[in-house]
Amino acid sequence: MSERKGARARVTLADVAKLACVDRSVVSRVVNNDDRLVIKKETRARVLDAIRELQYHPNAAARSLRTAQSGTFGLFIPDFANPIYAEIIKGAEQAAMEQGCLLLTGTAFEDRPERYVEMLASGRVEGLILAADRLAPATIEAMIATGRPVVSVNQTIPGVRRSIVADDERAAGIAVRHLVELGHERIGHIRGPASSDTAKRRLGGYVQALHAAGLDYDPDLVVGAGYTIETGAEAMRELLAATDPPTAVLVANVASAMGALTAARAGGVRVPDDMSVAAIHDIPLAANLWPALTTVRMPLPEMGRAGVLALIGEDAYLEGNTVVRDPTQLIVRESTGAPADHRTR
Amino acid sequence: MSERKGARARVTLADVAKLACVDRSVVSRVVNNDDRLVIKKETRARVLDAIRELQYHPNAAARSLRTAQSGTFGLFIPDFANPIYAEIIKGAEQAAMEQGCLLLTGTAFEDRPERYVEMLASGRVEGLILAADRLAPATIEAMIATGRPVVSVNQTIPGVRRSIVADDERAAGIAVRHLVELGHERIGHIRGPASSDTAKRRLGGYVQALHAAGLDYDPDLVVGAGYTIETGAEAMRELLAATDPPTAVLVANVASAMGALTAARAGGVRVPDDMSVAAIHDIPLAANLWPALTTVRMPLPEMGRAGVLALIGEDAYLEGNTVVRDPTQLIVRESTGAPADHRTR
DNA sequence: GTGAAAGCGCTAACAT
DNA sequence: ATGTTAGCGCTTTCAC
Repeated sequence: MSERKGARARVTLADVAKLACVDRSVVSRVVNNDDRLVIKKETRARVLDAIRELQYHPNAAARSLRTAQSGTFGLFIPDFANPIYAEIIKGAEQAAMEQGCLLLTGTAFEDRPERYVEMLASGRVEGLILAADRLAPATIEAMIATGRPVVSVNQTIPGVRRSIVADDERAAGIAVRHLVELGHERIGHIRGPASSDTAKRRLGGYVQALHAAGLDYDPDLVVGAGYTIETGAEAMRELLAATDPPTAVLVANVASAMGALTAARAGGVRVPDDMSVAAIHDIPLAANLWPALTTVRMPLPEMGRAGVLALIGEDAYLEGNTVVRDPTQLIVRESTGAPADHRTR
Repeated sequence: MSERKGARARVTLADVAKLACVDRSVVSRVVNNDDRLVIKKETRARVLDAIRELQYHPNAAARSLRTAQSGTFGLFIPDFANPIYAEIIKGAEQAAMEQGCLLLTGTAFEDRPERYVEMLASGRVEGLILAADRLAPATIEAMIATGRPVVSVNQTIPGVRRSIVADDERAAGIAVRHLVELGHERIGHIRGPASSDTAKRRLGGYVQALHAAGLDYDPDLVVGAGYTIETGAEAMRELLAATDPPTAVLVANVASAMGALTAARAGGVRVPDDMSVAAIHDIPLAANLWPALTTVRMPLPEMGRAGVLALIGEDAYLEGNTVVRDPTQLIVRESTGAPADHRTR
């Protein structure tokens, strides 16, 4: 089409070769630091000078076509507004950078799963990290048929062979133990969506920790089904409406904890005086809520990084489920305290 | 290298052509919906069947190489953890999707600006949307020399010809007017970084609105230099340490407003009773802080969308600075109220 | 030490 | 209504 003004005509290998008076293949080998290339120092210098002078940049498409590698991985997440993904992205970008690869991060194609297949099959990406929702078996089958690696992160996806998850069970247990140690005996749980195995594991850890502490598990104290501000608020309202509300609650993630805090406030419930609140995931936000949120720090960047390493075939992430265990660590802030009947007033 | 088990050998145009008993060029034209192609209904059906049967997906690299188009735009932001970017990304992704393009969102290459040039020059992306920091003139020159479009979003970058910004001046003015109407006469401003023209415009709007209200502009009431939780907290502490603190403050963005609220609380200052706080940018978070933050909603997704449209050459975004004006709208919540001396106590 | 040549998979102008 | 053809810019094996 129209030549943009100021646009130098595309510089190719051939141009560099001509200027440096060598063959294109030599330039290619210099550009790619081919070890097996034996070349006179001065010839190499001539080539490098030519590259600099012409501002040569190898054409990505041509290189991709030839090598059948795009040097790009895809990372798809449900929602950029959820701050936990910022952490996962950070770790994944870092790892990709170290590998000399590009990371293409985007919002999950909720109602266009065929686009994942297309990205793999067309060679646009060499592999996919999915932090997103469940996918239809047919889609997964098609992805696998491309022969390119796919890994899920922060959750398992039925049918996807490899996944990277955190130790959700232990995280929930740590939080519950903290509440128990403060003296709480009625501890509720605002849980994540029914479809999420991560939410299930957190629930499992909660139940187990209750038992370990010799406390009864009361299904009425487990409410909610989501990871958003709204679901958290709604769940807290439900909890407060109960005849005998818990004195402490473990919330499955920070977003819903925000909603829960807001709902508690709206209901005239003081945190932590009337009710303690702890949540899973530690992010900068948590320290700036009111009251500052007690959390369990999870290995979010580490999971992102592991996702990339799994794609490039690191031994540690070969098959099946990998649990990234560190850090899984309690961060005590102001939203948890002893129950009212334990305090001297 | 190693053939992955289960990896069907790559299916190419030629395979489809052979199965459908037509020439490759015909398949290509069918795939691309070439209007000028006249083809028998049954032939087309045969081709489409073959495509489906073989699960053919065009090779992106080959297509890119041939057409010199990658169908990809880049969007680079300073920090995924800053929730305003989630909104910008949303708008940009949406627009890219509508154009049938892919959006490659990533963290700005702070100390590797040459990678922007490389991405453009190598053809990996067809254009760049930069929501990031200032760049060295040499980098900008090199980017422009590639002949590919570059546009800055949410701020101007000296040397980058086109930019999409919000009406920051008006937004600041709206907030100040709100505070004035509540009865405030000493209104402070926690400003953004000195290097940001967006921060400068907000400051300008603040000063202008003070004048319009017949209030004196007191430079001592303008503090801070950043957009983060920490800078906001630090600025609020400075304000509170003054001999005569303001009764209201406009904070330049939500992140620093969070820090400011935390610092106010730590200093025993009640919001809004002792001090009103308003901030620029409305995001879901704002309603879940305590107190819920009064904000000015800004056209964040709209700016993202405009960035993409500018790249594909929409008339409306041809050259220079484009101001996206709507919405710029006051959202009153709980963090602002009448000053203490106006209330009946 | 350096060059020649084939071809990755696709598109589009041109032929038939 | 469909086929022929000439590359796009690069890598890599093999030859000298």
